[in-house]
Amino acid sequence: MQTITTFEYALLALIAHHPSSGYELTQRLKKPIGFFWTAHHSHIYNGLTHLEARGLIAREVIAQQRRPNKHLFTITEAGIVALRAWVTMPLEPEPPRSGLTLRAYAIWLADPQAAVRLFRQQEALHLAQLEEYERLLASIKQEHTIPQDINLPWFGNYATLRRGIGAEREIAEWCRWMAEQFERHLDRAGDDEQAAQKADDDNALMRDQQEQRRDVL
Amino acid sequence: MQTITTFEYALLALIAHHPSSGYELTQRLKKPIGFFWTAHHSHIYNGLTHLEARGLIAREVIAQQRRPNKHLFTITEAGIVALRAWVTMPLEPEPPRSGLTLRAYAIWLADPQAAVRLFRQQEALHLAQLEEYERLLASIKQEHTIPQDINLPWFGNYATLRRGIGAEREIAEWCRWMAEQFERHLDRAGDDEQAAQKADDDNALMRDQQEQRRDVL
DNA sequence: GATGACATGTAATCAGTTACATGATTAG
DNA sequence: CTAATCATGTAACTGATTACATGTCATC
Repeated sequence: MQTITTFEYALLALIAHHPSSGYELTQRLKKPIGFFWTAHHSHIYNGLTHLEARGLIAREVIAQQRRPNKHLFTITEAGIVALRAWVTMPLEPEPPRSGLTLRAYAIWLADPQAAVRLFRQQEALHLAQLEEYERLLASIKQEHTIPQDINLPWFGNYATLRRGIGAEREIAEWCRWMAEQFERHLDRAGDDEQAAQKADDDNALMRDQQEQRRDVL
Repeated sequence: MQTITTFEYALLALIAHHPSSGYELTQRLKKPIGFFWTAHHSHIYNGLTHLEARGLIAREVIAQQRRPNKHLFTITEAGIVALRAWVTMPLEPEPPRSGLTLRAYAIWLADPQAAVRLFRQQEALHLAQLEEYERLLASIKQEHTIPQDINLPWFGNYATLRRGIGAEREIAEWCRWMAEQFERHLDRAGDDEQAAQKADDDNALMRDQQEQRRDVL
């Protein structure tokens, strides 16, 4: 017995928001779901076929002149029941998979300058993403009176955006910290060459102690 | 030409820290790398075979009486060169995949009580993980004088732990916030039962919302 | 006598990406 | 005439999990 995958529930959730074709889902899977789940169109069409076979969505072929026919999918009663049951099912921890953190683990091998470049680049990337989320949050705050109402579909957008903002802010901050570690290293190497050694060692030590205290945070 | 996968670099990085057998790597992939990359033993043995074929690690079979033979892998010169080059290569953003955030997106369908249960459970899970990271951080702080030395392998442990702590704190906080949204909702429902006057208004509101919900479906 | 640690592998399957395949319409 | 958007699918492949397979020793 084939089970429904997490990705297929993602499709179901999107269709529950409002009926869509495979093509439209391909677009919609970029925002806002794309922030935490992505897929290629081929994967989407397969998922739709599977959900249809399980009776969780219904297909309606809409003839279009001037355009290829559109297959519009609507969630069925069985689909709503399945989605509602799934959405609060206990969730076991997911295996993490972060290439960036893996790099950090092996970064001691790297040229410090290259390390700074990597983490500053990543910081910029995540700050840009953060800004985009914040812009989107501002725009949904205009459309809806914010806080509650948990029972309305748009609450999902709000909740996921909050998550995205927190996560991006946190990772950008960590990237900045990483870059700074290597910049400090480069600073010290530069100072050594200019022969202000003793004083600098003292300063470095003081600085280190202060950061040590901050590290404990 | 077969390329080296991110996972295989993870193995390389572990072996660069110190030589290990496949069995040992299976254990080591739980801590600390397991916090951001996991693998099953079968996957590990395949990866090792591949890395060996590419000349990035070398195998030494150690005969053991009373135990099956152990295959100890050591990183080669070529392996160090490859790892060092990879570690600062520009990294394109990785497709996110978060089942929990997906649930949040569809949570408007759920029974509020079930939603609270889900997010409180997740909060507890992430707080427990946070505590574990903090304990580990405390223990590596005892072994090593903290801040610098970016060039020593243990810096990787420190950096990844910082990342883990930040990430877990952030997600636990978000789970708490989510749970509170639904608790607030339940509180209001509870008041309804005890106070007849407000109840009329709130029920009218609920009815409106339910009608709205059917429309969107 | 059962469970769990030690120890290494192969085979089957599943999830997801990339490549292949087709074809009309619209805007530059 | 070139590229982008609309529109849907299949096939091949890769990355990762699960199941199969084997066997010893130590501890409860």
